[in-house]
Amino acid sequence: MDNKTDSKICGVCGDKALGYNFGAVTCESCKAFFRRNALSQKDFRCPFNHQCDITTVTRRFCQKCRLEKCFTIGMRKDCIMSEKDKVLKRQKIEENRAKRRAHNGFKQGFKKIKRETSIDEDSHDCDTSDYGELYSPVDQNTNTKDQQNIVSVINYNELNGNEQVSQTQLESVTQLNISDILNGSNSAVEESMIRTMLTPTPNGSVVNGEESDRPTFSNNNDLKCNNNSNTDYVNISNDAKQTAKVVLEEVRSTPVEANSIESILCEAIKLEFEAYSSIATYKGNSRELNDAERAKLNELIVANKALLTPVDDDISSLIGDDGRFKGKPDAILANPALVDVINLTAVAIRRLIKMAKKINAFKNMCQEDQVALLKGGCTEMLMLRSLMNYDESKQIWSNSYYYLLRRYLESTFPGCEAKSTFLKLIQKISELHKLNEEVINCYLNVNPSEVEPLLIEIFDLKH
Amino acid sequence: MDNKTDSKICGVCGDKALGYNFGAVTCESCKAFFRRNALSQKDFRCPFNHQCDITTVTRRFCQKCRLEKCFTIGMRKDCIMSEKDKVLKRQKIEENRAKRRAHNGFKQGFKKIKRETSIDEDSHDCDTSDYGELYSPVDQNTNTKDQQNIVSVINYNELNGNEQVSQTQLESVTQLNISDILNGSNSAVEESMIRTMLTPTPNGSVVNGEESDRPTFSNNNDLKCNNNSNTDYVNISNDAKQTAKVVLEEVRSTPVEANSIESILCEAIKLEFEAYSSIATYKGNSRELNDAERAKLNELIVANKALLTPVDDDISSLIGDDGRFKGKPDAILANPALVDVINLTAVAIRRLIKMAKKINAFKNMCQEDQVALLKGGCTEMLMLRSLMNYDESKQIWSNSYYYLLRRYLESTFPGCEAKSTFLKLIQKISELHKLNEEVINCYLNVNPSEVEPLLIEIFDLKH
DNA sequence: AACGGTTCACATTGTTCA
DNA sequence: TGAACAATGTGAACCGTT
Ligand SMILES: [Zn+2]
Ligand SMILES: [Zn+2]
Ligand SMILES: [Zn+2]
Ligand SMILES: [Zn+2]
Repeated sequence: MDNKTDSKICGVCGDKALGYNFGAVTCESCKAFFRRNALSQKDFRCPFNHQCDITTVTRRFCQKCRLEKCFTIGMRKDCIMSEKDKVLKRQKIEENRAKRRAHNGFKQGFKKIKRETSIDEDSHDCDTSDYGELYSPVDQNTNTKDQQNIVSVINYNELNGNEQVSQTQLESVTQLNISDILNGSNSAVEESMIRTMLTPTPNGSVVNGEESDRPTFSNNNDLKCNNNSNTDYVNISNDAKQTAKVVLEEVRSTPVEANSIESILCEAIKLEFEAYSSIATYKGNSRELNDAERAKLNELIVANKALLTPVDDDISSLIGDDGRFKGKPDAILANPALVDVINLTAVAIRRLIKMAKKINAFKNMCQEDQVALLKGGCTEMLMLRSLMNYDESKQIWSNSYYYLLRRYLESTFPGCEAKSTFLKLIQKISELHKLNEEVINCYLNVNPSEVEPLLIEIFDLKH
Repeated sequence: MDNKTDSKICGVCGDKALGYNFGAVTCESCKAFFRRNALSQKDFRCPFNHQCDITTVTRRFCQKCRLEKCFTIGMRKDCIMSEKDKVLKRQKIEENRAKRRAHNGFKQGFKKIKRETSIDEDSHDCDTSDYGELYSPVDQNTNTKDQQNIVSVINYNELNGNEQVSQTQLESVTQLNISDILNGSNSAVEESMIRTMLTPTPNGSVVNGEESDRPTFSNNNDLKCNNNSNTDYVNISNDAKQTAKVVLEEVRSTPVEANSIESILCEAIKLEFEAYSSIATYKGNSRELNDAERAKLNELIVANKALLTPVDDDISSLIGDDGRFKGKPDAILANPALVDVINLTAVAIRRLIKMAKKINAFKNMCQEDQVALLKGGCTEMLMLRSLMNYDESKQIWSNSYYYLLRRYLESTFPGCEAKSTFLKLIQKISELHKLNEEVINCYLNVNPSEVEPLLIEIFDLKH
């Protein structure tokens, strides 16, 4: 406020200052101190006689006098953002990030969307409110047609008006093989069925109208752990704030490094991510989903709905009225059960392909790659889906080797590593339980007379 | 040192005291303060005028005056243990822990071992130096025959002289089925083969001679992360100490709680553990393995060696010279490949049973339970073992959905949880890769003419 | 450039445990 | 008596908006 002589010295403690903070010239530490304490209700107590001389050394001793001096030299608590303001600011940052990404990442000709900027709130009366207009998130000099809002591009209105189509498609498609499903044609059997099926259908968009029954990802903070922001918006008890703080702190202490499988995996992910240009500007700071990420997730969710449609029709097309599979002369089937079961998966795979076609990233691949991806991934996806319905209840491995394993890991790895390694192994074990059932099912479909007696007893095969 | 009046008040700050510390009556905090700072060379500087009044409040402000007062009231820095003393003390604690565990844990008649106590060093001259001898880890009043050193009990000399036996056993056993393996008899086919096999063999002990090629668990600290204790023994540079501190800090910040799968799993483990009486004295603080745990692990390692023996003989017994399976009229095998493969596992299961019989916990079960356990667990164990040889290299899931998944989790779960959840899911996915191969193998053994054309193309079945 | 918030590493303290 | 721990506050460095 005054002249330039003391503009370099903190009015509170005398440390070197950089400029005005909350209405007065202060150092960085006093700035932080004021932000942290000016709004809090804690009544500090002076350990001396309320006349503490605040210096760079003594400023830590008496918060009471330090805060008092802050106010004295003109710092104003109304320059501190309210909880609400902070949330808004965070949102804004998110949006801008997304815009910037859209600008850098996606070069193809998406629809141009008008930017709806200016969510200005101007709620606080500090005089720092207008540096601006100079720095728009996307370079102002470039033509506005370069500014694409990817959220809008892949929003629900865009993904519209096709569910009916694909629903009815489904009815007529159940008899087709992969090729047919992928290209929308009805050719019966061909050289490469998959390829034919992969040819795009006239309109390749998606659902609207059922959004409510599945989580979708809008631009809010609800996805974050609900211990801050929206919840304790304005002024909750200090206790609540305190515990919120604690939880946050807890959250913050994510262990970062480990020369374990973890880190290797993470490294792999990072590399993968680097190749993913469209999200490449993510700086790793915010935990919230940005818009590009949300958009992708929404796409997946919508595509996934294809898997939720009733399966009856698909199956009835494969099985005759007598409950046997159509067109199979029973006589020549030495091992009918296994073959039938295997063939059943054809139905599921058809549905998977339909789902895949709703994913943009999939549609944009060349057919070569699409086929390869389907071949490589469909079994795994089917298994994943079957796992989704599993309700684990029994506990076979009744001994305490679980515990022993954990102790061993604890003694070998430091800290977090042990815990996560342990959990990973536990996961593996439960995975095996699952796998076990499937293998036994497989065995059940084999003629017992041909199986080793040992195996018959182990698996209770004679019945 | 004076009378009893001020024996309850800290001579430094006036806080309540518990007793003498380093030669004077002090509170806990001043005791810690003195321990931390009396030996360090940092020259504190009084921010005031060297006449600070030290109270419970002000003691934090001036370390210089606080430390000075410590010395003034008679605290002596030579009462602080040297680095070397500390290391010795730690070792002693370890030993004592082990002894106590041996005392409580194993009630059976192990060999009685003479206690080799008295590693006393008596290096410092404070008069508090010999509470010692009084607090022997095991109650001194109990007879010494109760004091068992489990380490010695299950050490390598004990685990001796039987590998030859089981090795030669193996040769003659390859032709037997489970029952035979488990009971040592040679009866060919019986009602319950498993049961017969489960009858104990004459001598059920274990290996010696190959210890070097597998990790064993001896009573040392090497298993701990090597960033403290032994390393910085006496007086290393403060820098080194600092970084060591940092690493420790890092390690320390293991997140403890989470209402996630993690915690649920942990809870389950804890319950299981509670039922495990022999390790029940573990208090959960030290990361090192105690002796009981080491013993169990050693047992597992030894048992596992049964799985490392050459497999040739086992297999040759099943397959004829022509490479076909023995005793199978090819004509009636409509689906020979699958059956053969399944039968192959019989060999592996035999080996598993041999392994299981080397585990005490298994031997001590009733046959009923042994059979049940084998039935329930053998498939999973086989799969686990097959996974051990897997060398993951290809990367099918080439898109960046890994990354997207991680971001989603980060936005949904707080902190560590996200990371571990993510890793668990990644694990699942790689698990699926594995599973995938197996299923495809299974498909390959089915007559292609009976399989849906769609599946044939997906899995490249025609070849 | 100015100035808000955010993050994080860090130092220190005092308490509890063994 | 030391080890381990949890809690706290601090301040530097940074990010992003205006
Ligand atoms: Zn200042
Ligand atoms: Zn004061
Ligand atoms: Zn004191
Ligand atoms: Zn002083």
